[in-house]
Amino acid sequence: MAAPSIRARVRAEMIDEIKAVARRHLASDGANLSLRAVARDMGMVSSAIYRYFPSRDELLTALIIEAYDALGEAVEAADAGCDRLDLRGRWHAACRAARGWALAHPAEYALLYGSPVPGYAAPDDTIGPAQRPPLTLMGILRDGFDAGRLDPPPAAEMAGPLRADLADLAGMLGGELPETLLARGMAGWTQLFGLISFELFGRINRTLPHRDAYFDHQTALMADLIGLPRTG
Amino acid sequence: MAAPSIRARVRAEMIDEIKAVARRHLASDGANLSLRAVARDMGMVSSAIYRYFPSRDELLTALIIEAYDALGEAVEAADAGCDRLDLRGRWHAACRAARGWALAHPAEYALLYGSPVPGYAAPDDTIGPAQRPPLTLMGILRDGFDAGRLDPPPAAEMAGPLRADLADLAGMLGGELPETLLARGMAGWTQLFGLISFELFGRINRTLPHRDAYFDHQTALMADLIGLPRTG
DNA sequence: TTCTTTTCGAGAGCGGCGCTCTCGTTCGAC
DNA sequence: GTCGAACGAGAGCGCCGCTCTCGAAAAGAA
Repeated sequence: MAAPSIRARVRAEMIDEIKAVARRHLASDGANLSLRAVARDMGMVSSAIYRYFPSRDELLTALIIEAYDALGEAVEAADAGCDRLDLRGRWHAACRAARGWALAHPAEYALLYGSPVPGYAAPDDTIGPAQRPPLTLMGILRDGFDAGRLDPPPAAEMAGPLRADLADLAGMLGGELPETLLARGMAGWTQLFGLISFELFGRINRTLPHRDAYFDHQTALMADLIGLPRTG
Repeated sequence: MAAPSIRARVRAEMIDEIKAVARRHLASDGANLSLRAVARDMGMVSSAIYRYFPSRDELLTALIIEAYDALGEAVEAADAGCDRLDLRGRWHAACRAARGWALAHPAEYALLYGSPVPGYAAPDDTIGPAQRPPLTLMGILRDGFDAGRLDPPPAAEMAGPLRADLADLAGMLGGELPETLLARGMAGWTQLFGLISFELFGRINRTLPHRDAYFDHQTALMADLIGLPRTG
């Protein structure tokens, strides 16, 4: 394992090149990726691809994982670039980063968050990377609560079983996060996904030309709902 | 035009049957509808389908329009079944109806709100039916504001161009609806879409078993954000 | 160095796809 | 009763994912 053999190295490069070409095809032709077209672009015959990926779905899975990681990294980097206590600034930065990545990589975003491909079941390798964006957002809430800058909403109205579910979810975040606060955060994440999807899938283009302002206003509404203080 | 000829009648029946079979295939096999499979199910050869639909996309468009109308009707009916002044009840009923229809017709929902098919551009026939669910939700806000039961949030922070966009949008609703209120309603609609999509596309199954309670809590949060009064 | 094993790409081929074209048939409109 | 339009069947085109086989080349063992 110390010295990766030449054969292993060239094989890894081959895999990377296949993924790169596939990503290009994804960006230009949309979601229905054609193995044969990728092979053609590489000057290979289609069956040769199967030396590197056992099926088209496996290739798609590899692209999905990399896309999740790219999105997650963009969101985490934006969040990390803010003052830890500027909760609202972190929220907006993370949301804008997610939208920016999605607008820059629409086909990959559609691959991640669009309708699932019929026969395709996302393997377990994807769930970790898939959770990076929401975990980043919820981390802002956790930090805010830990710092005493975020008041938890009253827990009165939340049903017991739901509270237990959310408590389990909060356990994954490390710190202490009240269930009612987590629920508001999830509302924000859910709405963020909806915002980006609506914009990307062409549902608000006609009616709302000022998309940046709309986006910021909408994410600010959710920041209000969560209770993120207006000044860092 | 008075008496539809027999030929026209049997042709219409044929079209309906093709759509019915296609819907069945959509429900069982997912989004990648196969014209040939539909033809097989009808005891026809594939080329015969082209007597009734010029292309697979046209068949999909017909299914999409019908699905939009079915969803819209479900939402409108749920809303209509409530006391006009029970704004919060109407909101919850409409949201639950949308979710119920989506859970009952997941493949059709994916067709409507999933990632757009690469080559496929939604024709103008679809935009009317597509607006029925959000128009129903915004109608609740308009009624509430008209009745004086909904206080508009302060308009101070909203940028001018965005306010103009939203004013145009509000014009489509007939009554008077402040832009800030409409923005909150749109946030609710956006989050509703995200909620349903996350649930349908399997993103919260593991972590949140009590889905009904979660859904109701999340829609209630948005009702709070909008300012819908808690008692009808 | 020689021999064996593994890896790799090419090629043919299978069934399925959307779609087109042609060719008889059938059936309604005149 | 005749004519023309509508119709379904069939063959075929180029595409797809995927499998199998075969020869070349490279890597490891003798």
